[in-house]
Amino acid sequence: MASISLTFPDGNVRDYEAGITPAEVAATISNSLAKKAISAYVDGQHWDLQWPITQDAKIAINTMKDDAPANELVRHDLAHIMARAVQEIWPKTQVTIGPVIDNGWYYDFDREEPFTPEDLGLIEKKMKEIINLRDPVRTEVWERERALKHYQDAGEPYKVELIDAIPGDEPLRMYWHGEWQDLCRGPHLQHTGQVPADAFKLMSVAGAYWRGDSDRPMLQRIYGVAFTGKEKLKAHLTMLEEAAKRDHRKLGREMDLFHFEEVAPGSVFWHQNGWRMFQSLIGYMRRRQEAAGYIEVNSPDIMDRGLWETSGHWQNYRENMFLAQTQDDRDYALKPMNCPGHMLIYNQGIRSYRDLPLKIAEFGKVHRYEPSGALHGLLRVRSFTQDDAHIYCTPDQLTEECLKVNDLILSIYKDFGFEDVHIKLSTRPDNRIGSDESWDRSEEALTTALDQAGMRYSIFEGEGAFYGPKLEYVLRDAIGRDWQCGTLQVDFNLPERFKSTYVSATGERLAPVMLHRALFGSLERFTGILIENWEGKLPFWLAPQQVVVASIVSEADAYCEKVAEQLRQVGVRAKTDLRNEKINYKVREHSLAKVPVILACGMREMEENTVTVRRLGEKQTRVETLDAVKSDLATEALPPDLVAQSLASAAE
RNA sequence: GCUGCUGUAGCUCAGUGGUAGAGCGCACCCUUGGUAAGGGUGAGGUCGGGAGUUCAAUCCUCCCCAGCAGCACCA
Repeated sequence: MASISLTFPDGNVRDYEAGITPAEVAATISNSLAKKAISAYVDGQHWDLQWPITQDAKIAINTMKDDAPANELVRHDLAHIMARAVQEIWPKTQVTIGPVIDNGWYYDFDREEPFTPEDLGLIEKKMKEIINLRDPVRTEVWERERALKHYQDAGEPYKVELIDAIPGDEPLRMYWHGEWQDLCRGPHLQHTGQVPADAFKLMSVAGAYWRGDSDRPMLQRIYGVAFTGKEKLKAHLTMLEEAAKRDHRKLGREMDLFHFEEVAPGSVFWHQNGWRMFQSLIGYMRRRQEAAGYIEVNSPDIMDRGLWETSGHWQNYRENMFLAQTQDDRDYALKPMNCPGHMLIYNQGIRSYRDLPLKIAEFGKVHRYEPSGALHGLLRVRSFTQDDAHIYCTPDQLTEECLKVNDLILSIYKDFGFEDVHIKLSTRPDNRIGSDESWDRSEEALTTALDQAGMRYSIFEGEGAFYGPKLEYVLRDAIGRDWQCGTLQVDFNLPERFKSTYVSATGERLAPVMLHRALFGSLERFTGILIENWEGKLPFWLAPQQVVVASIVSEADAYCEKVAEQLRQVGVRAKTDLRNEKINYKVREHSLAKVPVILACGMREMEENTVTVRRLGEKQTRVETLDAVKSDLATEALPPDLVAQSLASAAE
């Protein structure tokens, strides 16, 4: 019998017979380890305790204390246990797939009757019964024909299709949880009783297309969350509650920022408060872009069909466009993108290589007929404002311009506290315009720029726009959620379609290269992200209502007016609250509305020319002179770019 | 768009085959109170829209619209 050497994490090497399983290895180390073992890493691969090891390898035995493998096993076993429970309760249900996901798992079923919330309770109960049975888990490798026949006989066509999709040289592995069998690559625990019965919860049921394809049948997906212990489950559920509190749709109402109406699904009614925030963002971006050499323009919202035919949108994007009918027998469309308008501006007059790079920016409001199911508050709307710009440059300038955009994006995100940014590169889709050669050049320009900037990125094959590849900037918020915001796209197609040219140094007419870029992406979405990121507690410069001066007694009303007026004169958005209400009531109301600073004034403050300052989220108050508060708040009201500027001028 | 669920006062939500209720908010009155809800009185609803069943529909059925969760799509 051949022997193999296994290297343990502490560097120890032991020899074993080839074919030994991790369970047996653990037993040679100690009884307690053998009992506690749940799986192993063999050369870094997650390995079932029952799988034989046939060659020299590094091995590490996992226990429930090793979070990553333990979570994976618990969640994966629960997926099987749930599928078994469902088939025990409703035997005609067909099973499909059930992978582990962040914090839990899901399993997709095909069943005539929809699952109800009450059904989830039934399933959970049955799952706990199965866990208590401590049914053994065992595994076998099957021949493809046997597996196919098994599932054909069992009336499980989805499994048959899955097997057909597995490459022919891969072994097919079966797992049993008790008598219940599933095709699965493993690994799994040793018996169902190893799954903590009190650390999982079925969360929801929703539709999901078979294999993610909207042309295939809609299955029913049940989601569950699971952890290795009750406390961790509780912590997760608490976190979900916290996340729900940040919902920008709820905060938008509470802070009186915006609302939606049935008459305009997916379009925002901005209220005074929300619009101030929106305008603050535009003001900030406008200054940053001017400093970076952009010019700002404005192009029409409704343009003739012919323009969209030239740009290719009519052919490639029409199902997403709002069309406008008029009495003059012309077809118009609301712009879904700003680029064609900018092409027309570029094409005015004759451009010289001396004009390039030309950076045309617009806060353009675009309309896109998004699928109804996609709409989601401010995060996914049908009309939105892009901080859009198009950079026209020579091929030689392309990489440098990409780098500049990259720098600008990162610097801007940093001003909002977003430093954890990752990049997705999406390459040519099936439905596209332009030659393969121009796609090659576009994709290469982006990767070169990213490499030069030393950025990490992941590639998404086939997910680019129809006119060019794109970079998407995804930022991570305060509670770890990812949001896609900025985008940078290379486009060799539009300049060609619009016959745009510039005169080179040698007098030739050449086609410029074009970059599309948006940094916030959509002002609406970015606003929503900021609300959620800060849970509505916006930084002072962005807060729509920065200060409320609240009277404690009505004799101080005039003083409150004076305080508010003086603050307004130094650029602070301050208003008074002189209502006949107690100070407690006013404090509560403005705190709920997330006003960052409440200045309370009674007789004492009036006589001493002071204010009592209460900052949002703080319990204690401070008495300060009016002059001090005025200068502090005036400074705090400066947007981050102007702070940097005033620091720089102070240093001179 | 697809699957499921939901739609009752400005908001959050009860409720019923015989045309509706609470709390908050709002208006008015009393109260001038020192940092997260002082008290009283009152106004406010074609029960998302349309059709059907019924003596009678907010409630049952069907269609439409909108919202929510997920999928698909996407800034």
